[in-house]
Amino acid sequence: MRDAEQTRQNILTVAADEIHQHGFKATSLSVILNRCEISKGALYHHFSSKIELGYAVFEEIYTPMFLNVWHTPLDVDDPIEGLCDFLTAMTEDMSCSEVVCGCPLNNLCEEMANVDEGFRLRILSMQEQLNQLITDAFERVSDDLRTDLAGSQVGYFIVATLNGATSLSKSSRNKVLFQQVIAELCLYIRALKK
Amino acid sequence: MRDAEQTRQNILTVAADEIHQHGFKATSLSVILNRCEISKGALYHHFSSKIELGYAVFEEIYTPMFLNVWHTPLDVDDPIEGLCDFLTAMTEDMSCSEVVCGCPLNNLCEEMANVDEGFRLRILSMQEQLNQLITDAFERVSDDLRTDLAGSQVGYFIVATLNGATSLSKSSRNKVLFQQVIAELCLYIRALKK
DNA sequence: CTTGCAACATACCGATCGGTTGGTTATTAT
DNA sequence: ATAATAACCAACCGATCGGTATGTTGCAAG
Repeated sequence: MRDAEQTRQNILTVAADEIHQHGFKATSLSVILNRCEISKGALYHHFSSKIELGYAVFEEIYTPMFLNVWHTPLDVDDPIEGLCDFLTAMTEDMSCSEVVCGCPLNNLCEEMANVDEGFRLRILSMQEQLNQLITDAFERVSDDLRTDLAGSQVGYFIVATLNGATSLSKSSRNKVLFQQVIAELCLYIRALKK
Repeated sequence: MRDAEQTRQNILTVAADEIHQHGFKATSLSVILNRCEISKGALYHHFSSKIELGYAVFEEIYTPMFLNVWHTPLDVDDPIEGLCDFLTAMTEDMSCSEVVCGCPLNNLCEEMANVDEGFRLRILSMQEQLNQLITDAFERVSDDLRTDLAGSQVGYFIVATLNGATSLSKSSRNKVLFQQVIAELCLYIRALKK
């Protein structure tokens, strides 16, 4: 037909961008409709409600994006250096929209985790997967690491600090504070080695 | 008259609670009016707009609360231990509303910093003051600390991690992840000593 | 060629939002 | 006592929200 799948993907992409920019609640369906140049009937043909659209964005856009982004620096011989290089590169490559809008996962966590159970569980699962990626990578090279480390605790610590760093860049509207926190985080990560 | 100041304070207190629970945008003026048992005219007699009410809540409720909370653990002989004790106590004393609703400052930062300049500057100022409190306290005992530390970088790192930790507790709906991150943060903080 | 259904479009709905208007009540100064 | 004004109330406003009911279009199978 008129390529229903293309329409659906277009909605998801635009919705992902709007949610990233304005949060879920403040995202207006009518704005999505305008940007996609479709009618409300079209949107509700593909998604049964706003929140179902939100779930689809999370699962089909954000989740694969995140897993892909984090796999790359951790799937190397030295995940410690891989992670530090990755984080440092982030401070340099960070686009304006990332400085201002923050991390989609963290944003949704702040906004929706305490309001909607469906979002909360999806976010929690994503955070656990992220933590697993880190702990698995560190476990692989555990011979090079200190023996007093508490596995998953370290992983969550890194994730938490990174989230807090993006938060700081939002209020300062520049990368400086973000860079400082990441620099300190890299010091911490490298100190995990023996 | 009918104690205008009392009315004003009542509005501020209720608004602070609503904003903490639901965020600024999702906070409904009509809910505040119902809880305060006043009319819309009364509210608009004291505050010219919703956002001005928000600013007032930030300045008159959140700011003094924060400064007070952070001064206590840092104004002691050993701010390193004071801070660690404070953070550890947080993990134990944390009320349900704090687990679920997070930190008011961090919440507003996530929600409003990239949307409203007035909020952004107030939040940034608060974060800078917080960082200053920490760096001043650490500076006082710099003889006991490592010599390779980058002053404000450490302060922002601590603030960022704490914010990230509250974020994790939101999605997990319990204290465990929060406690893990704080435990690791305390390890980091104590390692600042010589 | 037609029938059927997926893929859309249009118009409308009730609810709620922040904000305004015009008036009333209470307190204070003269 | 009265005038002035601060403090407050009730009713209403336009705009926007997510969602729905009904109609139209296009493609594919029979």
